[in-house]
Amino acid sequence: MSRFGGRMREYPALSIDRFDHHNLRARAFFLSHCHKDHMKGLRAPALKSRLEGSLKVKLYCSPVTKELLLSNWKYKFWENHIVALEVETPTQISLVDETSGEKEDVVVTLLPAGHCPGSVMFLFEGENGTVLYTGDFRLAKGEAARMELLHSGTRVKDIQSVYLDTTFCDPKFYHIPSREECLNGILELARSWTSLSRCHVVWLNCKAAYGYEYLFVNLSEELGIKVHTNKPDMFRNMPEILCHLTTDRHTQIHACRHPWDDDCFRGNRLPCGLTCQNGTPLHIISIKPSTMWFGERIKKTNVIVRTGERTYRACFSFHSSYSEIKDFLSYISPVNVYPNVLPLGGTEDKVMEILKPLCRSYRRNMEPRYKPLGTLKRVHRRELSDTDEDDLFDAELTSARPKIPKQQTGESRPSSTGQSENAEGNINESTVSYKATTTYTSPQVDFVDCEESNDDDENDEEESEKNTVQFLSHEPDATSTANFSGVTSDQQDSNADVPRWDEFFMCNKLEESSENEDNIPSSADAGGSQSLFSDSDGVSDSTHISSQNSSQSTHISEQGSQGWDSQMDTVLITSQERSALDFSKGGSRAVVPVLQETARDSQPESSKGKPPGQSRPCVYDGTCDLKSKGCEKAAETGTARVQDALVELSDSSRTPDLELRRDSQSSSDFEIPLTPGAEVPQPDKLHYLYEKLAAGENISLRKKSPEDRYN
DNA sequence: GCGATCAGTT
DNA sequence: CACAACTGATCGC
Repeated sequence: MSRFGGRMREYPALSIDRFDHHNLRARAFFLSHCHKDHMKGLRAPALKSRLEGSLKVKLYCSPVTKELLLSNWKYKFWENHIVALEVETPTQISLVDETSGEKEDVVVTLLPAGHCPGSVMFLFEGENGTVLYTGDFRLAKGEAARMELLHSGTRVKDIQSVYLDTTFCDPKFYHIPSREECLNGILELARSWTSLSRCHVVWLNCKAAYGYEYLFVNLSEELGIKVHTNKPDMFRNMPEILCHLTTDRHTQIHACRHPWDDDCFRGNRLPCGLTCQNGTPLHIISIKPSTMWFGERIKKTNVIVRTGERTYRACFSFHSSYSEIKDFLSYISPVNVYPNVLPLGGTEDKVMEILKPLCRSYRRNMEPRYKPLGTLKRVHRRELSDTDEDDLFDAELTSARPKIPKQQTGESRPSSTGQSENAEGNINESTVSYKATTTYTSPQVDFVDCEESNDDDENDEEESEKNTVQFLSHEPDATSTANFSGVTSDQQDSNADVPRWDEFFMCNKLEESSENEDNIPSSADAGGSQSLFSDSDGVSDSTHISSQNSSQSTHISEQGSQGWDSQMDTVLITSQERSALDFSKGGSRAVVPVLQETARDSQPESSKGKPPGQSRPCVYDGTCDLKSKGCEKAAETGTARVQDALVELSDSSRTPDLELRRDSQSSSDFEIPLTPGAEVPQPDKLHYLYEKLAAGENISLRKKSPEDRYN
């Protein structure tokens, strides 16, 4: 839920999505979408009188939002005060103070937000800089790169501040299956059920909110069955939606609601009251769209979970996942970011810890600390202290970590995580991790029909006990470690000519392949595979050995996204996981952005506007401090301990006749074109830059930009 | 009587 | 699976 106060620092004369208190004095109002938590005060008498006393003040929103708003009689009084702005059409607005006559111009551009019908983000450009208010959004990785109006020529606009939807800005929401995956899952379930007979009907148990319409439309289009809804009148002027809805109850897909609809369903009655078709009783299943998320370890997931005899949950999210948020923000790379939402159980500080490294102000501030290589090394050395038997932090941590097999404590504990993060979380994580301790000897996934293992939430067990899959636990042993000892990556060859930060400085030749999916969004989708370090598929099924040792896995787990094991010598780690390493340690966190920044800045200016995959060669290697630790450890033992493998979760056993497993791994619903002018930095250039970095020279090419005055 | 707010529910 | 809305109790105007 939004807790944005309504005003942005740069343009306090505007109010967005809040219409009470001080917002009443705004010179212009903006509504990003028609959800109640963004409409506070919008029909209050105070605002009503404000409108009546003014000729100038308007509410700006998208045409669809205007339509939806005015379809509700309670908001009819807005009719003459709303201005619908076309999306992706920059519009100049004059902000006049009606008492002083003072005037300020601002150009606003509405960008599609993918949250619900009519939802937009607002991009404001004016004399206080360019700022972006995202409202609520669900954008797949790489979508920011596709938005022309976020760019100026080939480069991303210089954005001062982003006011960001941080609903799922917590690593535990690392991955949420894409819209397409979710839609396809629901589609196939609905198709298989409705095709059994005319009496087999599906009830979509949706909340009373806009946002499910594309689901209705797609089901109707694909299955040729209109969706029954109680009141489609708000769509009366949207034929493309309306034509897929019906008020005729005799249809096989229902999204109707009733105050006691769950009771109706239990009594084999639809919320609209229908119980039979031509005298034959209905066979009703319910599909409840719910947000499902997955930690960074699990790539493929089932988007449908059977929760009872006739009930299913289907993955559905209105908001971007953690990795999508990070992709979005790191692409925009604003000077400042302000979270609009506190994730449940989260704090502002925690969210900012995640977001700040993706902002320029933070990256720049951190820069000097890490210039000399010596500093880097010292940092590593310090962090390695936890591999010593008597780790300074062990004492603090042991009490909070009840059950860690002895062998792991030395290697797998990050030194700096536990001390600062809340102990409660650590208890949870380590407990769950231990419970789920699992070792694999092959990238081939073994699974049995059992309890879900996709996250750390205990609630999992209630609903998924019967249905979801768990990886088959093998005896934790040395076998798998042995299987992989001494094996080096076979995937480095493809990039053999390209100098790499880690190799350049210290590393052996382990682990070359993976992109940081997190920060190199959709580079594969872009069709170019031009990312400097990309391989053909960041998470191919191939097995290769990572130089990362289990210590990293541990703090991934602590970071909170994944319930299952991080404590063993051999653990699974996917490329997604590696990308999460960026933020997994307090002590190392600061290193990351610096490396990213320097790498980024070191490139020709002309490459700045490229999608992240092309423009940030070092993002993956932002983990190099961690990596070096892994390298050292590996060198020490001569054993690489972390297996890189793709994990696939699937569960077809409880959804007979359905093919619900999806091949699509991408969160993107679209192909992402390369930003014009994008190019890959040349190897020699990189080599040169690394040399300079090693010498402690500043290679930043970033110009002091005008917005620096805000720092 | 209306609206704001909170807690609980779905 | 936590999104967003509804319900009911309470309080204030």
